[in-house]
Amino acid sequence: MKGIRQLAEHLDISIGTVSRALNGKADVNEETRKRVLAAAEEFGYVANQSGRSLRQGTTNVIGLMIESSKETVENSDNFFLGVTGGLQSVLSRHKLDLVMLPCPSDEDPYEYLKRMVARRVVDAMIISATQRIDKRIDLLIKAKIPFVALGRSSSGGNNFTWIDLDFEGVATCAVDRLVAKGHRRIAIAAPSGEINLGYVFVDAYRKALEKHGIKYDPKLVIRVKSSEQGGYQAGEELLRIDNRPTAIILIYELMAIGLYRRLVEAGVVPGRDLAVIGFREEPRARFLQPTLTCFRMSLPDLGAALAETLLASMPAYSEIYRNDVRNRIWPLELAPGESDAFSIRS
Amino acid sequence: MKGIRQLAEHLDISIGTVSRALNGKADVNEETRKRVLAAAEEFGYVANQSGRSLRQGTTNVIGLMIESSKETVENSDNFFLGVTGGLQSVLSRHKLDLVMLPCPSDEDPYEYLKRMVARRVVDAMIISATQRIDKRIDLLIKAKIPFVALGRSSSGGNNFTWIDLDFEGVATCAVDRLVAKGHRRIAIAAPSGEINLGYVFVDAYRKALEKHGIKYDPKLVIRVKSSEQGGYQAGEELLRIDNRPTAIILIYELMAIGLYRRLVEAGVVPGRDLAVIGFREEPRARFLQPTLTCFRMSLPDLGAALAETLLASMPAYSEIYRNDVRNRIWPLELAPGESDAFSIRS
DNA sequence: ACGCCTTCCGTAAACGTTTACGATACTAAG
DNA sequence: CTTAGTATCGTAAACGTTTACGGAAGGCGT
Repeated sequence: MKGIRQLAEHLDISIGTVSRALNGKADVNEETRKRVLAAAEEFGYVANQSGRSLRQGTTNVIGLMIESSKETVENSDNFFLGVTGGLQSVLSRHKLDLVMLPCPSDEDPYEYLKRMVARRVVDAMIISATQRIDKRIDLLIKAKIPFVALGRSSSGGNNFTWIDLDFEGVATCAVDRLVAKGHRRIAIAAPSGEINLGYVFVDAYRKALEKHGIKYDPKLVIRVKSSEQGGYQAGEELLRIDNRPTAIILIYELMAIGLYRRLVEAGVVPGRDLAVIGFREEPRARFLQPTLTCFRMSLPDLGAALAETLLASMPAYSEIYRNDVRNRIWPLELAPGESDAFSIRS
Repeated sequence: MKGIRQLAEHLDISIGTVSRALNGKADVNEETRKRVLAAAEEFGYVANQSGRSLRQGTTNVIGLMIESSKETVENSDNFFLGVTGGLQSVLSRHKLDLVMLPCPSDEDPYEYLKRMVARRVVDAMIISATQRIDKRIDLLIKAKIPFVALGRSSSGGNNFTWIDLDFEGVATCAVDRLVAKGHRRIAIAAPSGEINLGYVFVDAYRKALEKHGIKYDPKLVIRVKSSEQGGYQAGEELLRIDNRPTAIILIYELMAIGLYRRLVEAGVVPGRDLAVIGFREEPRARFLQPTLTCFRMSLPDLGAALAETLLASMPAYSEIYRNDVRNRIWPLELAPGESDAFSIRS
């Protein structure tokens, strides 16, 4: 079956009517519609997306831009695969399809996105791994492409929609928990303050400490990469701190693997000599002993929230989802383990 | 900038010439071409993909179909993200873009693919996780969509292109290695024989045993899922076998986590009381102690091979890549660890 | 008989490209 | 001067849809 034209002349109906019948328009006889639908099914006819897109100016495709750099591949779990499930469950209700757009590691994400946008291959975008300054956001605003960002940014003049993890809540909860167990010297391992996460998390950590009357000590902020190596390095630096901290908060659970390794080398037993709390559950670290206390979330739920927020910002769907708040702080749930189970005797 | 028409009238050149200039056709004055290119750059013009696709009947997009079921999310690493790097490095040379098409968990992969194909949103496909009987293959053949399958299948009448991992080589190498260390009772943990991997791997294992004059014992084939739980269950069953095997081959390294756990519970020390060899390196299991002996491969290289094989089967590129063999057995490299380091005294 | 409304359907334009074809101007060969 | 060839460009059709518009037919009230 070539196209709608062949289908029409087989049915001896005009092509306009066939199109209307297939698209559920009102002014078509119910019996005619049934005939058309039956014939379409029989011949396996599905509308050519290019023709439709050209005419309608819409592709019915939503893009999820992800990074496929070597570093990302090695230092992230299948986070996005987990998110797509929730995304699709919402998008499919509106006959929207999802494609993942992996930005090649040797291409600038901005240039890549620009290409994708200019080609008009997607109606809307979800971007992730936002930077504190992220040109992609300005680009999407200028091009009037609806989008939602997974992660805050100071670009775009607060004039876009985002969902971000509740770093404040997590940092506060982690500090509260450790303080309640008697810890006073609490270290934190985080990436550079240039990337948004590194800045926001440490800031929340500082506030949480001060709430308990504990003086913020910059020496306890260990700046390392969010990787296994970063964790090892964090352990290295931790062991060198005078008056060694009794607890550490990791900004990414994957770090715990390297951290544990360094600690064991030094004869320091995690969970007994040092309390460890991890952030953002990561499958690879789930099997460490003692088990990690960490914060987790439902990936599909996050995906569904992203989809709803995105749809709310698309004109065609905004009336359905208009009640959704624009920006959301996504809560995480505490998953207690043994790594911070002991208390400090005061 | 709307389209090529506006660009043309701004340059006071016909739209046809602009198109030819942009697409690098021969019959256009070099100076005119420079003007056009400069103007396009200035206004950020990029051809609308829908219009181009409609006219040319080609989208310049390659689809990589993946599964996003809950089971896949939990039991696989970011294998595909690793593969995309190599895919793109080849595809981008031909100005082809890659999109990942995650099949929703509640949709039949066959129906999903059918929709994608009918919509003509991709020129060619890479499908993965092929089944022994896989209707998708027949569909793609019938629709004359070029594709390459990651994994063999008995569908399609051997009339399609695939790349598959070298299960035979791996099984043989693993058995050889264990036998050389004196092992005679070697178990294997694999999924059901209905899925291709389960069948092929165990078959190769049997042949390798027989080569060494060791009788194949069905009792030593433990059929479990390729997951952590499957590994735990494998441990369970292993411990129940009379005259306990001294070694086990795991079809997926992730199983090792569960296996180790069960062994430790029973006081059996992996790497000392039981030799373990894993297949297909999996990040989550890399941190086990004792370290696992396993087989690994370069994901980007595999991606590049997939891309080249795919291009060879696309008419527009077949002359460039025609020398590529159609079907390939992808070799894996042995990565020795401590889990099979000990020898059996005979 | 007339006008009006409703239901259903056909006609044709439009979306943004690419490309086959022909036209023009110029050059070179005879 | 004629002819053929070359370089460059414009024209217009085509790709497969959707949809605004109008027309035909029938019903219904006056």
